Amino acid sequence: MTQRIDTTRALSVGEVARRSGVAISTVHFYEAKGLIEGWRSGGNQRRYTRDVLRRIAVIRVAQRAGIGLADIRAAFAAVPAGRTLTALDWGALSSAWRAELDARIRALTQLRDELDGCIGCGCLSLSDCPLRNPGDRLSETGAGAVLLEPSGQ
Amino acid sequence: MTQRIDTTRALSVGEVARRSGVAISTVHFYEAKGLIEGWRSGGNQRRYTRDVLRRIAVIRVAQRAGIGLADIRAAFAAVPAGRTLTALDWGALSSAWRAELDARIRALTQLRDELDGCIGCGCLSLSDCPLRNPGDRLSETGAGAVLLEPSGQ
DNA sequence: GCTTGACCTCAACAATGGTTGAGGTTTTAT
DNA sequence: ATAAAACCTCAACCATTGTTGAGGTCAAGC
Repeated sequence: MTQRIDTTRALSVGEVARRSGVAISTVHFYEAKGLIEGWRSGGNQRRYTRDVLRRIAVIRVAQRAGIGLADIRAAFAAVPAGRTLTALDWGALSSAWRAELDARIRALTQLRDELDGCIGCGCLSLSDCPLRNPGDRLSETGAGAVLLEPSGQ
Repeated sequence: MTQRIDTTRALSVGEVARRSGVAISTVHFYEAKGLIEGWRSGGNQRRYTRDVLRRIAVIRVAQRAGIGLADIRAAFAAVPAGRTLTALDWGALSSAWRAELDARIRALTQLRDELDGCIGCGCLSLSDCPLRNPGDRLSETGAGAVLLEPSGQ
């Protein structure tokens, strides 16, 4: 075995797939979408540096947070192409996405609370039910918010 | 005007669209998917009873909770076709979906907490980083969980 | 040198949730 | 009676995130 574990060696698409846990077709896809970059061997085969492993890891985490590939790509654009993502880069990316994630959680939590309030009510009135008025569309009616207080309960 | 406001009158597709706040094409689409039902006029135009307004309202709320149309359709299947959704029906549906919603919130919250723990760390180690191990895949490695305790910090 | 595994491209397909447009019909209002 | 508005069907298209397959090439072991 003259071949030591060489951390500077280029990775083939198959190695990237195996080590990042995604399918080869997904690596192709990410490259086509501009999410990762590499070069070609003499025989036109894909070659990557090890930093694509980290990028793919970041992509998958961002996806869990509900970030679309286009947005991930845009966020990556801030990192000089080809450079390895540093802890600092990761901090910036994850902070930005944390805000998105937080907003998503807040929206779902609000929906849950509204659902709790409306289970068993079932009015679903277009103008009065909070479930039908995600933002606050009451003001759009021009008549101002009308809160109906049930007399009992 | 011999036409009073008649709550028993059938609704045309355009009225349904206007009153439910979705596009006409969406009403067509929901009908094609079996989410709503109606009948046809002599001239082959769609006619609906008013209960489709409530159904569409329920569909939109469920979608906000991240429920797919196929699942919504399945849930509706429990309600005798053509019957108006009662408050009781709505209670059953919303309770079921609340659980889904809650699971979704829990998953995102966990991700957020992990993200907080990993911002600035950036290791993203496939075997050690919680962000890379959504469930608990450590056990799948066969070697048992290996927790690396940094000696300092 | 040959076989085999890994790789290449390009197009098509899949699921989800709809929208758009063409070409023709019905309903409604005057 | 007629014009306009609303409606019909069907196919194609949009975005998203990939997967699958056909037909051909590259690289490495024996």
